[in-house]
Amino acid sequence: MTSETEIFKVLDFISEKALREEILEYCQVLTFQKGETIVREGEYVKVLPIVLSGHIRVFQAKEDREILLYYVDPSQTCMMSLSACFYNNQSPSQAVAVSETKILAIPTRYITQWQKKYNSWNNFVIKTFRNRYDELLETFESVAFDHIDKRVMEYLNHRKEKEDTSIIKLSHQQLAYELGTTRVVISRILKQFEMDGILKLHRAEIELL
Amino acid sequence: MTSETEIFKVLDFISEKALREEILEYCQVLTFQKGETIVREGEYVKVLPIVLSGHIRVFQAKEDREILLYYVDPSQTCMMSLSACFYNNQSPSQAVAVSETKILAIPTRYITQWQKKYNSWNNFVIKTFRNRYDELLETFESVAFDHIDKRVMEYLNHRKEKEDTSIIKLSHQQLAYELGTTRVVISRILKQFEMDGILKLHRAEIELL
DNA sequence: GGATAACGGTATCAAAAGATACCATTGCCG
DNA sequence: CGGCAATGGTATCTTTTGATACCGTTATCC
Repeated sequence: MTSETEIFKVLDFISEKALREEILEYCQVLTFQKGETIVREGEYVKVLPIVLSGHIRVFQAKEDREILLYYVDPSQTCMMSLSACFYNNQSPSQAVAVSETKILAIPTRYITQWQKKYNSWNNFVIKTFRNRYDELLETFESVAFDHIDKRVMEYLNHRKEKEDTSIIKLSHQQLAYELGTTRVVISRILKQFEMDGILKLHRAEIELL
Repeated sequence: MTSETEIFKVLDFISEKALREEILEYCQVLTFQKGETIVREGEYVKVLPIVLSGHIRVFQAKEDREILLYYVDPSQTCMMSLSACFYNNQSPSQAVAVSETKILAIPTRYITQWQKKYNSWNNFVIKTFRNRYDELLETFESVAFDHIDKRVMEYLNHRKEKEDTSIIKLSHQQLAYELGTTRVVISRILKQFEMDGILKLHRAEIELL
């Protein structure tokens, strides 16, 4: 999985040969186990991680609550890191590996260098900023204006689309963490949905009808 | 205010002579009156507005509620527009002139062109993305985790710092719009703060003690 | 097989926020 | 000067969400 060809099979947007060579020369492939923390809140960011395989969950935490910001999937990078590394800043949020995850670790000094030298890299940076911003804005909107029941439905439908399955493997507690609320609230709402015939509850599993 | 020298007095970060010339050749200065809408939600974005004088308020609205995203002050630009114009997208939020506002309107086709040609322009674009993202994240955090009373205090202190005065000119309704809640809720909280001796209420004016 | 942890159903109570309504005051405009 | 809009004080009621507590079930691990 970490051979040259495999790396650029995932990072197929990197077209320049010279950039590929620089990547092989200066970057490292790191592996994180499921549940391992990749970036801590307040930590200084020294490398930009691009996901090669697996998934990273980026979230904000406060006391015993947490709320999902987004997932980083293969060929994507973490907005926090990108933002933080431009000015050698601290990360405002946490990142944890959802499953075993391999990342390409790019030392921050190359980010801006490559932006000037390589078109595809500049596009990648801009696209990341853009997409993550839009995503955050969408989440913001739903947190600011919507009730939790609607947010639960939206979250489940989003998962359904993304994973192309009606059965979402997820405990009530996990769902509470995703949306920034508590388990009891989620159980209550899901039960109501089940009574309305919208879904069926199984152990650590939600079946959309 | 719209003479060449005045423009680049505000946009002093633009160092390249060639870029200054391109700006003068291809861009227009537009004036908006107080309260005038600059960008509507869902509208396609064709120019990137950089504020020369005055202030723009960018917010999201839903039914009779609205919530502040950020202000655009002189020498800054609107994140929405920047994001939207990269892919010829619709604006996800609205922008209104707070006071008489002059902007430099840059046709979107130059944004990426200049990014490659001019260092200072690329920095401007990146810095805008970065700062707006961090700002949004901060607002998101407070909406997700904090109660309204705390958000009211934070908003007022922020204004106090920014404007360097203890007297904030603001009606309860306006404050409700900034924070995405209703007038009655704000009046209730402010009254409580006044009873606690934290501030003093005047008509359309809040005095921090 | 028994301890233990994860999962989740549910009841009760409290707090936060929103909805509505009504009225008094102030400022402005014709 | 009279009307009208903006401002804001306040009371009442409801809804939403959160906090706590308790218990039964299921899975997992020695």
